[in-house]
Amino acid sequence: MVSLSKKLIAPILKSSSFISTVAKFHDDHLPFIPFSHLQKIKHLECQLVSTLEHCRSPAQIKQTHAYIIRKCLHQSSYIIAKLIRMLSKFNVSTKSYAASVFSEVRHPNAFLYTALIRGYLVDGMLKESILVYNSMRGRGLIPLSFTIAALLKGSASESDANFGRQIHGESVKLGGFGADLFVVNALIDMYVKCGDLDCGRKVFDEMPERDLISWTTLIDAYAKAAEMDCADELFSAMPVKDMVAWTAMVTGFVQNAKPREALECFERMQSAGVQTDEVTLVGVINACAQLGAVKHAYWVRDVAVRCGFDPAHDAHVGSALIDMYSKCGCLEEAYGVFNSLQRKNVYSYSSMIIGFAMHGRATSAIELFREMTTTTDVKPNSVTFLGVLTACSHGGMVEQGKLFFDEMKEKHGISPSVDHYNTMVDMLGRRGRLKEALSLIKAMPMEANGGVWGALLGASRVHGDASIAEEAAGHLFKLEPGNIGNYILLCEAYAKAGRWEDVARVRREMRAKGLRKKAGVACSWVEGERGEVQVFYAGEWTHPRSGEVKGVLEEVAERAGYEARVGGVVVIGRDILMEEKFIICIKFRIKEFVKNGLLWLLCIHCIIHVCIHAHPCHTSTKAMTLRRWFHGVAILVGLPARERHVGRKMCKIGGFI
DNA sequence: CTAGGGTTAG
Repeated sequence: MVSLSKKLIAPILKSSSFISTVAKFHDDHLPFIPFSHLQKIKHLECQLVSTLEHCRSPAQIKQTHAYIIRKCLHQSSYIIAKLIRMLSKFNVSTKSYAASVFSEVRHPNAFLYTALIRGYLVDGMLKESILVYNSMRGRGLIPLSFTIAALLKGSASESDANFGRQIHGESVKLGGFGADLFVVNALIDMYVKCGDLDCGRKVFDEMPERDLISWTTLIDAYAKAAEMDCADELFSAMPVKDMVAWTAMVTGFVQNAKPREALECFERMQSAGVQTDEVTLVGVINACAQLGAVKHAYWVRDVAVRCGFDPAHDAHVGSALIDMYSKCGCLEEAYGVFNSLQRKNVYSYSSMIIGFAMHGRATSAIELFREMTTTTDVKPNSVTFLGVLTACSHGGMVEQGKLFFDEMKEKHGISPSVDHYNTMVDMLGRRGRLKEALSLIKAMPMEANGGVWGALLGASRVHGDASIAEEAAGHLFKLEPGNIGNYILLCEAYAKAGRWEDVARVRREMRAKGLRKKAGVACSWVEGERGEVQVFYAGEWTHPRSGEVKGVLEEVAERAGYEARVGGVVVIGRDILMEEKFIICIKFRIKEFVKNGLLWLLCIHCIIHVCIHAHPCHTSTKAMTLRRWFHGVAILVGLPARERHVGRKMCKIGGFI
């Protein structure tokens, strides 16, 4: 039962004429009402508003609504506005409930109109809210600053610049809103969310006075538009900087893939004596994930503890940590954080599943997914399935993957995105099921993108199917005319099929288009002596000791008994047997390499080349095995911890890994 | 009654 304070209301209700007075109060022609009754009505209104405020479910609101009608207060704008606000707070459809309650009120005031407008905006129904606004203006009611701000927010979330501009005009015409910070800040927000940064800036520049929100809205907008210089300039000019503003800068750097700047900014923030909260922390953790260095991972964990955040109690921080540890190669640590989480949500599960998939642990990924769907209430989303499908793809589990793909659609009602199709094509392609992959692409409900065709082209190259490679490349040349990788892959597919004239023809086309091969599509990295990260690009030999590494690789390759040089670069075998031989050769000479400090350099180069050239069925697991093997050896030979971990970045060549 | 910063993929 709704707890109305009976003690307070009972005496009012004893008056027999009270209900009829209340009814008259809201009537068109106001009769004379004794002042004492007027006071009582106001009192009852306050009581009901407070009751509504304490409702904890739509059912309780409905109950209170019944009571409101019984007391003849359903004409009170004050009460009905509160009722509508509560309904939208509990996500009750505005159209089905609030609208009909509203229509009963004969003289809605501006507050009630605003409540209905906001209700529609919460439901994402901008058109309906415009109609309500028009009817409000038709009645000659002047909008409140809340009304204007709400409508601007609605235009912002729908990216409807046209309507937003009209509201801007309306606010100017009505006058008096120019100094209202809520309205002007909403204006800035509306313009930047509609993609018109210049207009947002203009509003900001013309403001008579600005507050923290004006500044931060614009800074964040610049950061999201990849204009970090503008964001930085504005931030420096900011007279007082609070935690949110600092955090906007930190996450801005992260979103623009500038992890070093992000960490540097965070350090400045700390020396400025500004508090850190979980949002800041998530940004810092992501910066560390981008650096992929264990050293930073441990540092950020200490920062979190020092700031008083237990990752076990915050799903945001916990999920970011799981992701970071996975990317830094510390799967055990990631799993530790995952297990410690008190409340796991879809992000926690997805991050962990993706972590397993990333490390080639397909079975663990699938088991975790099953645990999630059978023993918890957490609902998987499209990213969760992307993780599961990636795991199947890397593990060569095609049939299993197809089942998951169907389960996603049928059991969970998630329609596959182009990325899901990308993973499916990758999965089939790795196993050489190219025709199946091609017919899947043709059956796609949306246009295939470069990723999808790229996966097919890479698979055709490996499996030597020149005609499917031709078809995929044809699409890619249109979609990514400047991407030389596609030409190279097609050439290799022709070469494998012995079609040398076609190889020559494509080479001529490449030259005619002025396309030149760029180094460094794939890379690997290792943490150096002081925790700094060294990056090694495929086909690039810029490390001071690269000459030595090259010598060793060539020598080992020769011993492994196959042609080691292609265009001056050592190529590790294109089939699995060759790789095995190569790795065995290196294993035999491991002590020697450790002695002269070449071990990790060698490993990096092995991994890069395995990633690029190995058989795609095994690419990911092979690289992973190699990395794990390296880690094991490194411990055995007593390499310092920071030199044990080798990370990897996406390798676009062939679309694999 | 209204406003600014955040979590997962390759």
